[in-house]
Amino acid sequence: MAQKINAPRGFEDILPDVSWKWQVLERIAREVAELYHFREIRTPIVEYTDLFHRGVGETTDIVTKETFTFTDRGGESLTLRPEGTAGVVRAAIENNLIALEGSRAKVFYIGPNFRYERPQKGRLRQHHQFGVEAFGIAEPEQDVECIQLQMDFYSRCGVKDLELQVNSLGDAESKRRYRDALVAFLTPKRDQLSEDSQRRLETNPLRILDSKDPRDQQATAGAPPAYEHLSDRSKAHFERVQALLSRAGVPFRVNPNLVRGFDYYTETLWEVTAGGLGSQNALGGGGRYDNLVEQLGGRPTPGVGFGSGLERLLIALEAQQVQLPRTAKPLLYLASQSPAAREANLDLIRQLRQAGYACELDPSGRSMKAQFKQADREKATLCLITGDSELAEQKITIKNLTTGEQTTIDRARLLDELPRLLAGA
RNA sequence: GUGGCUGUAGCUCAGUUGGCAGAGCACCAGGUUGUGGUCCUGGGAGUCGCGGGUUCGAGCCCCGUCAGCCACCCCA
Repeated sequence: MAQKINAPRGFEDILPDVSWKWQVLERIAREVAELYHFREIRTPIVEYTDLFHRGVGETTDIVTKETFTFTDRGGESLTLRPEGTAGVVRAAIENNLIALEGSRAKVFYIGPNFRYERPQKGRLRQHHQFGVEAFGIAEPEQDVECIQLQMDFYSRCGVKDLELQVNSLGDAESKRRYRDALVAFLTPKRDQLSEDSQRRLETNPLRILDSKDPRDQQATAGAPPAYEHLSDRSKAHFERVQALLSRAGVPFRVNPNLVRGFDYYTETLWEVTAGGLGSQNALGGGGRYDNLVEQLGGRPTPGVGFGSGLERLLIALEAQQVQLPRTAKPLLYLASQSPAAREANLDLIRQLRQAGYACELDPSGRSMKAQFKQADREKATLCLITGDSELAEQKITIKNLTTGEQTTIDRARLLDELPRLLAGA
């Protein structure tokens, strides 16, 4: 045999035994999105590299060291999208979804993202997200609608042990003030910080807050909280978000150390964690990004949205032993005793499929026993048996594989009888 | 990018002091020349991740390398 080739590191096949779960999650996602009146958008998985530099941020780790970037044959630098928002914003601007003052657009997407990282539990180089983006409304009601949609999605999937954490960094001005205050607080303690955080003090000081290193946690204890630096407007916004969540009965916890990895976030931030996920326990997160559209060349338009990892959701569901609702058409298995019977079944299976029944037969001439074993393994509902005696009399025997009961009827009557036979199965 | 652990049949794994490559499950066939999910019998299946070294002899020891997993980092 020739040398075998594996999938690239961190890239996974979704095999038939689990792809049905993906279909269920995607169906639930689409249903929930429709209930909240978000419509689907599909954007390319490749964008010009500059989009992510300007959108996600020059200082973020995701952009500086985790992108799949390559030069195409025309010399253009392209990047596989590491997240969903930047591409959606680009598409919304380019296609004039938010061109007019007061424009509102609510979209959702389901698709893959790519980040060049070391794989571990809940972290792949290609992962899939369900996400939504709402443009045009700056009010806290829009933040909360997104959060509710996200929580609704999880509860319809059956995940338990959820925690919603929220925080606010305020508008650009508040965020800058807070950043400066934090740097001022931490600089004298620089030596007590981890090596990573000493670097972050220059590049991205806010991230020191959610470091897992005990040295950093000690050093940041007593640091000035973000809300002390919020403008009156930002403070009012965040308070209103909390009030709306409480009124909607959505449990949440304010985590003043919650920071997220993209530069574009302003005002509200949130993250949802679930049990059973291991170290990478964030199921999804989001926030408001009121300056992003303008930064990417659009008319100034507020926006808010979230992204939610589907692999992580599946891990959590698995760990929590949640059964997803499996919906599949009942399978009819056509067993043939002889080559002549198989010929007749080739005609029959065509008619059955045309009539909308899911059917299978084995053309390889194996024994009836082997065919029944197959039918059982494929979880067929009925086995339609054509032996030489049935063939001679133009009949067919139907065996219910659950009860074991079987009856013989005229072949011509099969299509009429099937609904009744399946209803009893 | 850093660290720890693990690589043996399709899957889960055993393999003693270095001495013939194994089990269970799965698969195929037969028992039952027309009937599955139980049972019995038999069968196919392996470059022991890869490369080198030590040795009469390596799955086992040594060096290197690749891959997977988990954690750091980062985040979904």
